[in-house]
Amino acid sequence: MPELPDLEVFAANLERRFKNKKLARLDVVVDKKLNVSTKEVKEKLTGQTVKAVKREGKTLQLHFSNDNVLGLHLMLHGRLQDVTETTDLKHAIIVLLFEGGNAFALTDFQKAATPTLNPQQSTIPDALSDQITENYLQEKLAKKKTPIKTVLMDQHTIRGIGNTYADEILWEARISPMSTSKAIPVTKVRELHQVIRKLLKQEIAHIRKMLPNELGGEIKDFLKIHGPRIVASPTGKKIMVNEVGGRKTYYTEEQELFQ
DNA sequence: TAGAATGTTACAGG
DNA sequence: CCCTGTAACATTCT
Repeated sequence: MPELPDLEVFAANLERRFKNKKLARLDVVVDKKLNVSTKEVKEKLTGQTVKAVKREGKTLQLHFSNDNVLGLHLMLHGRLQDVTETTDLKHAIIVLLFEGGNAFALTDFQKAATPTLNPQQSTIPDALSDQITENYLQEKLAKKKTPIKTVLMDQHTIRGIGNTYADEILWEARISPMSTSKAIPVTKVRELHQVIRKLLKQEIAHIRKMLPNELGGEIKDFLKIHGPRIVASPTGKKIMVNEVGGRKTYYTEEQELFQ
């Protein structure tokens, strides 16, 4: 499943492809997670034109001309797929067919990917929003004794960071993922704050180059730490593996443990 | 080939 | 009531 940088690129690619295109047909294949009836989402969106596609946290949002919004959360295994007349579409959740023949689908073999009509706007800041100030981070972390990695991935604190980029960010900031959040000194939190924005933006730029028009694909070329095939950090230190919050966690001894 | 997989949530226990 | 940690979800890929 894509993380924040991938989703940012997919949103841009979706917008480039479908902006000003009219939704000719909407197929809801699995309605288990849909927040409204299939009938309602079809009525609200069919015939409408895409005005914009945005990323919000780990979701994508398609904004339509009548001000309805279709949110898509890919969860753990969801994918966006191109659909043509010959596509053998497996595990489709929802399929959007546009005038002129272009179409794409949200698929998920686990059926966990979630389409939402007019998702409620969140008050929790996105990882790339200006609301994530150093102050915000300092205040949030001071209240948490859970491991820093858990807090970075907590969508109730910061929206958008997942398992992969939590590891990447923490290595870049040289903070151990097992560090007690409230024990991290002010100067280190400042560094963490800067790294979050810088690393995510840099990743978006990398992935944009690799996937200029795609709706899927997993680019791991730029990961420095996270992944079983990486044996050493860029500075040559051995990658260690642990579990934090039930998720595989990669790190090195270069990262200071605060507790 | 058995286990892991880039997420979330329900649930149990403190 | 709040907080935390764990398991489950269903299938594919390695």
